[in-house]
Amino acid sequence: MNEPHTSEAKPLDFIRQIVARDRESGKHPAPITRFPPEPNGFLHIGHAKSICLNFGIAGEFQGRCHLRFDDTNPTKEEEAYVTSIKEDVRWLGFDWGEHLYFASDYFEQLYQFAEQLIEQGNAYVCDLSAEQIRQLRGTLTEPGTNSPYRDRPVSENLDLFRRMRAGEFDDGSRVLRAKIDMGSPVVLMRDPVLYRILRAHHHRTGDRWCIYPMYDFTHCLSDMLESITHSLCTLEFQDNRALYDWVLDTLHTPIHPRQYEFARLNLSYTVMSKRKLRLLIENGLVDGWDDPRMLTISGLRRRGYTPRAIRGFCEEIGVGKKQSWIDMGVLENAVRNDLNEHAPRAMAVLKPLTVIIDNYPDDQVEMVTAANHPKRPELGNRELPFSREILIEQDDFMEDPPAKFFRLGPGREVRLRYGYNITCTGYEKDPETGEISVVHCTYDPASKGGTPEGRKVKGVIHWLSAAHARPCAVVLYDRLFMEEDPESDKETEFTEHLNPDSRRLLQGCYMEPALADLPIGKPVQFERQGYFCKDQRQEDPLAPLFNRTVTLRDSWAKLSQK
RNA sequence: UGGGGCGUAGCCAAGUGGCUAAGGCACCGGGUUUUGAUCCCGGCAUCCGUAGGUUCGAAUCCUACCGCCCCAGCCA
Repeated sequence: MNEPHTSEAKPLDFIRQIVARDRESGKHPAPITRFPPEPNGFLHIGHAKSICLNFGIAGEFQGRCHLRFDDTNPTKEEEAYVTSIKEDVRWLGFDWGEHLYFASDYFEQLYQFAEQLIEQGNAYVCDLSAEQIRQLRGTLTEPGTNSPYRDRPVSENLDLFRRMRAGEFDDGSRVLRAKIDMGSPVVLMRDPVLYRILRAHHHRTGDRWCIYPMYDFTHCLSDMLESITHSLCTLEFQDNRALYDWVLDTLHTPIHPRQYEFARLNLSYTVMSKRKLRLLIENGLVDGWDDPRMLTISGLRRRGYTPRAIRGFCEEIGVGKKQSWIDMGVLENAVRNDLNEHAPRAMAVLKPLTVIIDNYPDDQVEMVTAANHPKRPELGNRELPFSREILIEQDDFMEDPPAKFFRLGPGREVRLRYGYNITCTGYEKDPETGEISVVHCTYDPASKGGTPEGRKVKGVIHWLSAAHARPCAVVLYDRLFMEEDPESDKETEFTEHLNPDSRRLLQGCYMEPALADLPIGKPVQFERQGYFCKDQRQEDPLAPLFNRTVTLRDSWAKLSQK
């Protein structure tokens, strides 16, 4: 990670400007940030933005970034999510070193701070029910009403709170509240709940506690205990900052981290909230958190996205305070950019059509040399078998092609990538189905190294020697939703906008032999088609399954639409 | 009718009183090309939510208005 520079570099976003200013003023020579996920689901692309921001700043400014699990609600959190989150952050390329923390490790200290608040007269035990508290809270335009328990003496509050901890009261029967201002225009400041009684098994503290601290009380103190300098969160927490500061100010903590808010990531053609992602899973609309159509980190990984592509995407979209909608195309473009540079090329035929080269010797097989990457010779070459009968893509032949179609058709000549030029001499149809079954061609022996001088052949198509091709299967993924904003219409459930063609399984595909040894997850470009990788699930050992990460840009598809 | 934020091209996003308003994506032209890919070149806001005002000079300062987002969980 590099130092952010002053001249001619990318301009700093507003948070990095603050960090830079704090460093220059000597206030914080090295920033300490944190990524604070709640372990209640898998990480998604929106989290990646936050991860890249927090860890990115730490790297660029020689600070550090903590990974802290915000695990204060045992009813929703699980160890399995802790595991997956750690894996995903690491996979994205970030390292928290020794700095792995859990808010639950602070429970005892947090409890002591709560007692301090009580002793100072800044918190009280309230016996109102959740419903009563809600009623007395007021509305956005009307102030709230003081709880009848608001003026309990300190000694009684302390006694009650200790008994809450000791388990003497039922769940929900009492809470600890901050004594702030029921008339505050900021609803959050109307004596917010700090602790609730909850008998739930916690994934780390087990049954040691039956009271659990709330987010607003926990987060600021956790930041303080870890000496966080810049506490970065999303826009919807802007109001919470008042409470964040109130807790630290009232407790007179020696350290007071500052909270800054940035806009969360919204992407078109998808949903981002964990709640909705979970709904898709629970209703069987996708296969799980790592379904390649999901924009979870694990889904993207399985789909073939690389950490570099995701980081590049996060860098490209920037960080600001304006609620923004990034087009899905920007994400897709980010993988294309990365994979174009790094993925080796190979050939595969997804919908095969047999071509017989009539003037090629029946029993002959020769090897042709193909580059693994057109711009990176250091990635080497491979040898491909060529023979009389080959397989091409059905889409690369038309009986009656328009002039702009640069591929095969009666009488037309094309170049076989890395092979020969062939000219179509005829074709056969299946008498039953009427589908084209075989295309006949002749090849030009003089065209092996390239199209001979003076002749211009515009079209280049991919192919496979029929006798040498190996079977494979491919899953073509497309956007999960058909609507740009699946959540826009309040009347319709977002799941009704699911794209029925978001996943298409293609069987009976063929690939070049060397692909049999390609490791799972390693990206490869199928020339002229897109980027693919072997799926982690391989049920048929004789026909590996590939996931399509993203298509290549296709200006012909665009043209032919017109 | 409360509070907190935000408004620069189709989408992001620089700009923090003074040359013709960065850059990216998308889009449109053209060139190169054994991937209709990549790459390269060119085009793309007389204008910065609107209306006034301050100033020699404003997207940048002031005023008013308009629009959008968030907040009434014992979720985070």
